[in-house]
Amino acid sequence: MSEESQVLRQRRQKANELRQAGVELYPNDFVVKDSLADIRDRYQDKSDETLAQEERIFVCAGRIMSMRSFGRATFMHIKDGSGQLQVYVKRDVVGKEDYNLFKKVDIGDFVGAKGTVFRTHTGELTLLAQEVRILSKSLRPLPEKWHGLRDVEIRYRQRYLDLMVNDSVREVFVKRSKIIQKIQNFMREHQFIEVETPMMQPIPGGAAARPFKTFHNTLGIDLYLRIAPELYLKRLLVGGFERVFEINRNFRNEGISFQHNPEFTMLEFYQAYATYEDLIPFTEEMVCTIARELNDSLKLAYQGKDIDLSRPWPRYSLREALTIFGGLEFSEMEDEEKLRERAKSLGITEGGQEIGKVITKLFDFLVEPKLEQPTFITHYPLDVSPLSRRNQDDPSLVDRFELFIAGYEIANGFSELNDPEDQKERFLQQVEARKAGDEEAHFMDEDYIRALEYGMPPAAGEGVGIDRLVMLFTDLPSIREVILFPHLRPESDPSR
RNA sequence: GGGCCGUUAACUCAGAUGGUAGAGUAUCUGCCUUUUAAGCAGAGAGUCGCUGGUUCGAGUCCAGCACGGCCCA
Repeated sequence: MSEESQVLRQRRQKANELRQAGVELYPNDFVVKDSLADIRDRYQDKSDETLAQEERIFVCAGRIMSMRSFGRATFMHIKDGSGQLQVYVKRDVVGKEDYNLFKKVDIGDFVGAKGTVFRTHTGELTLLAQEVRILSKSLRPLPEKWHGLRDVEIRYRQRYLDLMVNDSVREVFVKRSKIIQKIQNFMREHQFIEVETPMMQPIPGGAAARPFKTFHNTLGIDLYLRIAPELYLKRLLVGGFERVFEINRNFRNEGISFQHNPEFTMLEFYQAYATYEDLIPFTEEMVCTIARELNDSLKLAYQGKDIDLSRPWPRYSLREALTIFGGLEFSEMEDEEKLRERAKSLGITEGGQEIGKVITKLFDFLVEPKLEQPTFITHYPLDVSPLSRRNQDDPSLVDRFELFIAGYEIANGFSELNDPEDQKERFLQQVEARKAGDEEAHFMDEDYIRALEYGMPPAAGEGVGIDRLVMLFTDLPSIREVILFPHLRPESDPSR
């Protein structure tokens, strides 16, 4: 073990001194009656005279964030879940003995305080403490009071510190919670029921991604953390639920970046007797509802760009988008070889890929970053959409759309493939692709085929990336800023 | 996977050209009963990310590694 820093030693010593003086450092019998925000809101605007006449005694608690100490009196700010309040501790009021013990209290300690309110000469509403008690002793110093905690590594690894001192971080996660709640409300208002399907799946499916693998000891089988809930949610359509949604984690065994965390949150929903074309205005309405309720506006700024969510949002087919935004010629679009050459010259494909994949990669590279304003892209190639319904007019395409805002994908929806024979063939193609080395290709899921053989109603379904939506509404550039505990490599010595 | 940048006290940061580490905050001591970046006086606090190399001498130069950030794939 490494030597403890001086500050830590001093704090432990103080804690011991308090214990020896008979002070319980971690009591649990203090009954809090008032939140700091309540006190502040109620008396903030009252006159000094009104405050002086107010005899009510408040009982509140919080963490000490700062202290200004004089010989026989101390001002401190304490912070609870609702906000901050200044507390004034005077020796003449609390008594000499208690004041001497109070002098051993540190910034970072939780304290409980009872007292009346008054306003200081400088005009700040303050609690005059008649009694102060330690509720939890802090043995480590808080980050610096001016600059706060900046080091992103510490912010992510010790998110509790980040939340303690950086109020804006706290607000992000409050906002995240509100967004999820609004989505749940929106879905329920549209007669969807919320369900939970397996996070551990014997056959991972529903997306093109590499899964995490684990093992169940009693069953003696391999299980995979789900890459998507899709196939289970559609089994529920087979079972007779007509509108289902799930907001939960997906796990994908891929790289970590400012846009990717191995576990991330998706909304996925399925609606019987709907098509992808029904989901497009539904998606508009959902995002606009969140925006209106959250910000009271359909305009927002993301990383310096103004984004306007006013409906309707433009729609382009993937091919149109490649010519309009991607700079490709129409003639080029009709010529597979030219497309392959283009992709190769950009260095974005290896040889031997299906043309659908090549087109999609060209799109990701040339078009996606340019789609700042909300835009729907439709008519995706069949070979990148093994679970989507074929387009009636062009069997090489599927009835699918993706939504892009601020240059990244927010949602992906399509009419569901419910023909079991077609689905089986598509799975077989995926199995071939897997054999050929595509680790992201689907597995064969016989039970899913069996379910479809019982008959699944025509339906449409969609996935919405919650983390990205939160990034958009909080104007944050990195997914790590909207996930409480993003994954990092383990640190060398967490006891430091 | 590649490139660039960063890692110095608990926190935020300085440390040209190599000469044995510094500020503010926090902490400790003293004074101070309406302060709020309280003040005044004093003090303590660092295996300079890790390992090796060059050198009489390395926080500084070189190599490798670790962790993080940004960019690219």
